[in-house]
Amino acid sequence: MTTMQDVADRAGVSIATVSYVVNGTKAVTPGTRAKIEAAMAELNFQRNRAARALAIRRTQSLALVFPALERRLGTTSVEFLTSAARAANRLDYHLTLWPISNDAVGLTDLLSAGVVDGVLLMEVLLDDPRVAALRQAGTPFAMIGRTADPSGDLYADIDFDATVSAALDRLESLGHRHLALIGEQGGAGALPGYGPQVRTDAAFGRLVAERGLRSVTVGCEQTASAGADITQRLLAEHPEVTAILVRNEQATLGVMLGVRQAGLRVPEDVSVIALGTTGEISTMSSPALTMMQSPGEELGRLGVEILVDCLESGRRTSPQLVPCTFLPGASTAPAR
Amino acid sequence: MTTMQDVADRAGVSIATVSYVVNGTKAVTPGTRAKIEAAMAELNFQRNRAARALAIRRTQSLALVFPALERRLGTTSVEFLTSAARAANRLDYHLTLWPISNDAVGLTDLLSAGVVDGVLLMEVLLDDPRVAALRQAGTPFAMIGRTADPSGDLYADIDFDATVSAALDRLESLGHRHLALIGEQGGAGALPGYGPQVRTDAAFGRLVAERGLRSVTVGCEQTASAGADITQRLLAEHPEVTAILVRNEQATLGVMLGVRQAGLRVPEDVSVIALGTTGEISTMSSPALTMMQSPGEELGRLGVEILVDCLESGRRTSPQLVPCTFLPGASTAPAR
DNA sequence: GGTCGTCGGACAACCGGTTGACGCGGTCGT
DNA sequence: ACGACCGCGTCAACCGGTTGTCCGACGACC
Repeated sequence: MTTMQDVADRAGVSIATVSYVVNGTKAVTPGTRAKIEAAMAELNFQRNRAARALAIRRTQSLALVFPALERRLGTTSVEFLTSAARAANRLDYHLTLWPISNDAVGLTDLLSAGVVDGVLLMEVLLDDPRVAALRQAGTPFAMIGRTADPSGDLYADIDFDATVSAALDRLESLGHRHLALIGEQGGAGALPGYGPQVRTDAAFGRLVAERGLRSVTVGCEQTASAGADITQRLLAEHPEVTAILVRNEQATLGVMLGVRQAGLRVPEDVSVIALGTTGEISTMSSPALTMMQSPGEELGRLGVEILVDCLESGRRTSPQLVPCTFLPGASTAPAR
Repeated sequence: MTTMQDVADRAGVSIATVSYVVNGTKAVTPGTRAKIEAAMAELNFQRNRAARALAIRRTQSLALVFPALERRLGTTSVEFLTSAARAANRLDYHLTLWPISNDAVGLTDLLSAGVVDGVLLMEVLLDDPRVAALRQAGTPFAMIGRTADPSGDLYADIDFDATVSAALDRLESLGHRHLALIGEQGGAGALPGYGPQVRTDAAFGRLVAERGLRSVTVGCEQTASAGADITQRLLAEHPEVTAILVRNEQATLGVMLGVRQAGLRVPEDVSVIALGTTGEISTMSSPALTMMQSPGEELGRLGVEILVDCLESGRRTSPQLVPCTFLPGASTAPAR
C-alpha cells in the first residue's frame, strides 16, 4: 500500500500539498501538480479510505437495509441491488448490505459506529417500525417504496396510479370492459400493509370507476396452483371477464394455466397482463406475458441519488414516482 | 458520537484501559472493568469502525463482486446474497457490493485503497479473468463456484456429481431408464465455459454410462418458448424418453408446457425434474416442480466463512462441495 | 527486611489523510 | 521605497483507536 507520504517524498513536496492535489481543495502550481500526478501514477497511489473517513468524519458508504428472512425477495430485487450498487459506485460511495430482522434492532447502532453515512430502506411497509426508528434517531435515509405518510421523507417508489392507468389504457383500447384484478393474500409472503398491494388496489378501484368499467378483485395465495384454482373459479363465476390483471409474481403463471383449465385460450379468449414483475417472468411463460415491468433498475438508482444528494448538499430532493414500463407480450389480444 | 475518551473520562481511567476492556486484549481488574462497562452502557458507546480500521490495518469488510450487466442474476442469487451478508455480520464483518464489468477493471484497486480485506467472487467462469487478476495481486479471495483448475484457491461450489447422482437415484427408483437432459445454449445469458453447465453435463454423461441408462442431451435457449419447442421435438424424436432433467431456469416451465403440447401428461407420461433452481420456481409451476434445489443459502454462508477464516487465522480451509437438496414436487412419478 | 516478579494501568507513538494557521517570496499600489 | 497583499507551500494538530513500553504497588521468597 502506498501512502501520501510516499508520493510526497517522490515528488519532493509535503504531504499536505499532495492532499490538496488529490482533492482539488486548494490552488497548486501546474509544475508541482504535474510532479505529484506523475508520482501518483508511478506509485499507483490510492488514498486510504479508512484514514480519509476518519479525518472527514464521513465514510462515503451507504447501508442497504433489507429484512433478512421474512419476505422472500423477488427477482426485481436483484436488478434493484445491482443498479443501486452501480449508482453508488459512480458517486464514489460504497453500498453495504445490511440484513436485519424485521424490527429495527441494530438499525440505530449503525450510524453511531460511523459505519455509514445514510441508509437505504427497501421493502418498506405502510407502517414501518424501521422508518420510525430512523426518523427518531435523525439518521439520513431514503426509502424504496414509502410509508402511509411519507411526507418530509426521501423516497422513490412506483407510480401505481400511472401504472394501472397505462395497463387500463391498453386493455380498453383492445376493447376490454370487464376486468379482474388478482392480488396477493395470506400465505407466508404476504405482508399486511404492503404498499404496492394496497396502492395498486386503490388505484385500480378508483380508475375502473372513473372509466366506467366493470371489475372484480380477488386475493390469491402466492403459488401457481392457488392462481390456477382461483382463476378457474373466477371465470366460472364471472364469465363476462375478458381480461385479468395479476399482481402476484408467484401465481401469475398459474393464472394462465387456470384460464386454459377453464377451457379458454390466452390471449384469444382471455387476456392476461402482469403488474410489477420482471421481464424474466415473461420469458418463463408461454405465450410470453404482457406486463407492466417493475422499474427496479431506476428505483435503485434514484434511491441512491436522492440519498447522496441529501448527504452532500443537504438538499432534499422531492420524492420520485416512476411508473412501470409496458413490456409487450403475447398474452393480450382484442376482447372476444 | 461518543468516543473512548468520553468513556475513559466517565470511568476515571485512561483511554488505553477502555480499549483493553473492549477488545479483551489485556487483563483488567474486575472493579475497573465494571466501571468501564457501566460508562459504556450509559453513553451507549460504539467503537468507531474507521478509526479501528486505520489502527489495525484491517477493515473487517468483504467485497462481494458480481458482474454488473452481463448475466442476469437469477433467483438463487438473492438467497445467496442474503445469507452471505448474514454470515458476514455474524462474524462482525461487513459485506460491500462490488459491481464490475466482466473484465477485472477496478478489481485490483480494491485492496490497495484499503476498502476491504478480501473478495468474494460469484458467477465464476471456468477460465475467469478476475481470478487471474486476484491471484496475481495476491488478494485474499474465495469463489462461489470454481475455475477449471481451482487447486490452491478457496471455494464453495455445488457438488454436481452428487446432485446428478441423487436425481438419477430418484428417477431410477421410479423405473426410468431413458432420460433426457436439457441444458443451456446460446442466448444472451449463456456464458461459454459456465461451470455449472459444463460440470452437470460431464456428471450426467459419466453417471448415465456407469448405470447403464440411455440418455439424450440437448441445449436450449433460455426462454419458455424455446423450452417448449425443444421438448416437443425431443419427445417426437425420442418417444422412449420418460424423464427429463432440466438445467435451465428460464426454460423449465416451457419444458412442462412442451410435454403437454406433445399430447403427454406431467408426471403420468413424462417426469420432469429441475436441477439447480430455487424453490420459488417450484411454487410458480403447476403441478409443482420436483427439483434439486440449489443450496444458495449454504454457499453464501460457506463462502464468507471460508474467506474470513483464511483472513483471520491464515488457515486455508479445504474447498467445500455442497449437493443440491431434493425438493419433492408433483412433476415426477413412476415410469409409464 | 530486602529483592525480585507479577500485575494493573497510564503514556505516547503510531495508523494515513485533512485542513486551518502561518511563512516566504514576489508584485502592486501609492 | 515601503508596506499591504496575494499565491503557493509547509507545519502541525487533529480524527478515534491500538499497542509496545514503562512504572508503581504489592506479594512472595530467601
